[in-house]
Amino acid sequence: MRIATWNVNSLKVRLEQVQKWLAENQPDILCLQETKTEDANFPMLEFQQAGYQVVFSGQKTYNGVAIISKHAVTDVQYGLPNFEDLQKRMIAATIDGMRIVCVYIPNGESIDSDKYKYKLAWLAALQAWLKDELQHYPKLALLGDYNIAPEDRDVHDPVAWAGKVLVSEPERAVFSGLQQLGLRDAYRLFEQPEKSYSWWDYRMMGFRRNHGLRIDHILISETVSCTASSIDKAPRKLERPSDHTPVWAEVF
DNA sequence: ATGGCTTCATAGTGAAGA
Repeated sequence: MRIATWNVNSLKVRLEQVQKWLAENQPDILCLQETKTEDANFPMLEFQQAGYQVVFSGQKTYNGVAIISKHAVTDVQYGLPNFEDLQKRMIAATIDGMRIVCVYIPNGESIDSDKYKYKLAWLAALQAWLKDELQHYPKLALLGDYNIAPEDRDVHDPVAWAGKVLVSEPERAVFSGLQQLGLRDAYRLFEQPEKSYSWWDYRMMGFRRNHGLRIDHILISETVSCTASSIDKAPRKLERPSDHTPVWAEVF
């Protein structure tokens, strides 16, 4: 089963790119973040006509997550049950015997901001909830925009980024904590090119200069097998791209 | 260098992203 994640930075703007990517790559499951679309306006038919089911949790302007699936979707969970949140950042469902958790983890702005505190609180709730969720669903995949670059090799300029949001020690500690729950970074299970990133700044020709970060991840539990994982840079080269590009993994 | 781009929003000295 091919599973994937993509922060599309507005589904309305990127719908055609997503449809094309689905047709060309045929994933079984695609998790989307930053749909920026209210549920009433979600383009459900467009995906259904392509043979996909969709579940989504969105809002106007910001955030918003969705799971697009070729297979039956059951037991949908909207938002973290242990964290009151007006921001639509999590949706989970069971698909083909696997618990699929789609997250848009808060950005955090800067380490001295209230948004950073919110990010760490959100992450603590996610970690606590996942520990419990893994008891109920040993076969689990956590896909999304984590807004965390777990290691220096995931950062184009680790010296410039040192200590900043997205790479700070408390954020990386949570990423390690998730790994201690038995979750493995699918991408790092395989030999990968150096300087591999999933996001590049729109400004200053970030993509062309490969000034990026690897902040979109697929973590899989111990009972999930994985045969391949990669970052597909092709959509980032398109006209009017998202600043993130899809990450996928082949699992069973 | 708090800029630089992009989106959604409103008509802001904009907000937020990463």
